[in-house]
Amino acid sequence: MESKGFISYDMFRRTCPSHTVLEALSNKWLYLVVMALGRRGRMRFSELQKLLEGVSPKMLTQTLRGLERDGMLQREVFPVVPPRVEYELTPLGREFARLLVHMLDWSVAHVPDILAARALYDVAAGDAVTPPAGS
Amino acid sequence: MESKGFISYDMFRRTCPSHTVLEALSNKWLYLVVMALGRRGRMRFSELQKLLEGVSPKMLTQTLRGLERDGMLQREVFPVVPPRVEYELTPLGREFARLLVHMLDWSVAHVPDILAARALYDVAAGDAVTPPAGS
DNA sequence: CGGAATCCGATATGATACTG
DNA sequence: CAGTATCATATCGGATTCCG
Repeated sequence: MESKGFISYDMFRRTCPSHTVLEALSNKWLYLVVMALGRRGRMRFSELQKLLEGVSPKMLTQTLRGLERDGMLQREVFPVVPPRVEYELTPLGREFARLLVHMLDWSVAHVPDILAARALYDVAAGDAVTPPAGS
Repeated sequence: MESKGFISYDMFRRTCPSHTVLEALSNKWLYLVVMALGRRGRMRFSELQKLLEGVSPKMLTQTLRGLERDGMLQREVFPVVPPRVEYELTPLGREFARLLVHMLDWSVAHVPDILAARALYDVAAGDAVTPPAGS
């Protein structure tokens, strides 16, 4: 058998834990929450909700819970009224955030390229289907 | 007004192109295709299908088309019979792949941490709901 | 072989209303 | 304030079938 402590993961296999994790981490809201907390450090539920335009409370809660479950963020409840709950990345979450920042910074930087490519692709596809002249 | 050529994107806004791009790039199959092509360089449809355990032809096609549309990969058709089609990352795609590799390598490396965090979280949640003793 | 087209169920997601 | 509960829908995604 394999010597202990050395596990080989294969993300290409459906049942491999690495695949599952990868699946969990490929999520728009997850990205945005991590980016938000990575920048501002610590935020309340309502602050996140305001920043992430279009999140429903449901999705926000779900995303936050998932990140908490995966050890990426910590949830702190203050026993006051009205309620006050704050979220903050854990060291693990901060590591992830650092990598994510690179990827998303690159993505944002290349938005023009991508939009241009799309435009090109779309007109080409349109041409292929468009009748030669006025039908 | 802003000086020309300097566009400010805000990925937190639903309608911002950067948000759309981010949305498109947060996809499991997309990750796997990019990783696969990033490693092996050039692959046929059937090779990808074999490597990515569980992809339906539909999802694979959809993913490949999306990447092609975004200028991340190039599709090459050989006019032979039986058909032969090969996919390869473009320079843009290769850049993206490099960033993605970092993120996924990190993710895979931390799978144990994440699984451990999950286990902890789940037992804690279970405790909170479990009745004190035999009902 | 490399898809396209179709069908269909599971599930993800969003809007809304409500509560401690 | 910070969620939870509910409902409606959309989209995802898989299986299947067929074609150049």
